[in-house]
Amino acid sequence: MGMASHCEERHSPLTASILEPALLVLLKAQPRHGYTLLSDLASLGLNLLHPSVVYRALREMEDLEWVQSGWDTDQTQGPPRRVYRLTTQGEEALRNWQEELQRMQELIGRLLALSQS
Amino acid sequence: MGMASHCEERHSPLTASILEPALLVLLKAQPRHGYTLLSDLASLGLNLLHPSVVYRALREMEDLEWVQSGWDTDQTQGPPRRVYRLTTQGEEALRNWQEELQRMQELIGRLLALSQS
DNA sequence: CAATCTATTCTTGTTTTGTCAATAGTATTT
DNA sequence: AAATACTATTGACAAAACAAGAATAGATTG
Repeated sequence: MGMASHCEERHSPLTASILEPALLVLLKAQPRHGYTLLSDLASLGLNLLHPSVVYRALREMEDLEWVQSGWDTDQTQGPPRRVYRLTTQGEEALRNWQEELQRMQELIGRLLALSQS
Repeated sequence: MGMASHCEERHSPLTASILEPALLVLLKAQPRHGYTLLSDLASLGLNLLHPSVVYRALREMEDLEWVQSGWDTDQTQGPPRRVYRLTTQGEEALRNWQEELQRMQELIGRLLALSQS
């Protein structure tokens, strides 16, 4: 799994702003650990994030009780992995984020339309 | 011009991230001063921004030479107004932002699709 | 047992953000 | 004409977020 290259260019603030909902979406599909999320985010197009940014976001979301974590000591190819899964509150947070993302998509659409006229 | 209400609720970081391209788009259409931009942003849906956030963004964009400003002492209903207009470099910055916004729109689309399946 | 890969946390300095106060001119009211 | 309210912008500061790298540590491979 090629986890080599981070941060070659500065990512826009937009990319970072979308990290939280992206994590919620991925965790809704199934529980994962941070290292996996890192590459899942990359395949979504969020490939410029420093690992510590992702881990920090996960810890913050755990403080908010949007996710819960536990240790996975089995089937690991390294040290124990922290496995995150969505909580009920996290599902609600995701629904709020969905509305926010929809508003944002419409706004971006309006901006693009305006900027091309 | 009802400029009353700012910041009743916390705005998401997404909203703030989109401020810069929004200002460029508005200034591409015509030169404006900050106070007008404030209400133009509001009618675009960016209504939760504190005035000083907008003024600061404008000053930063002037440092980058994306916009130029001059004083408008005539036709004012108050103190002199600083009028901003887009520079050639600002137009190029806007083109870069357009691509960024398009990428972001696609990414949000993918997230929304994933989160609803 | 040294090197490498997987996996997460911690630390530190820098940037960005949010908020509030300050300034100041004009318009309106009394 | 003094007081008040509205228009318009700037400055300052604390709090939060971010970037990057170092530190930790288990597993695997040679």
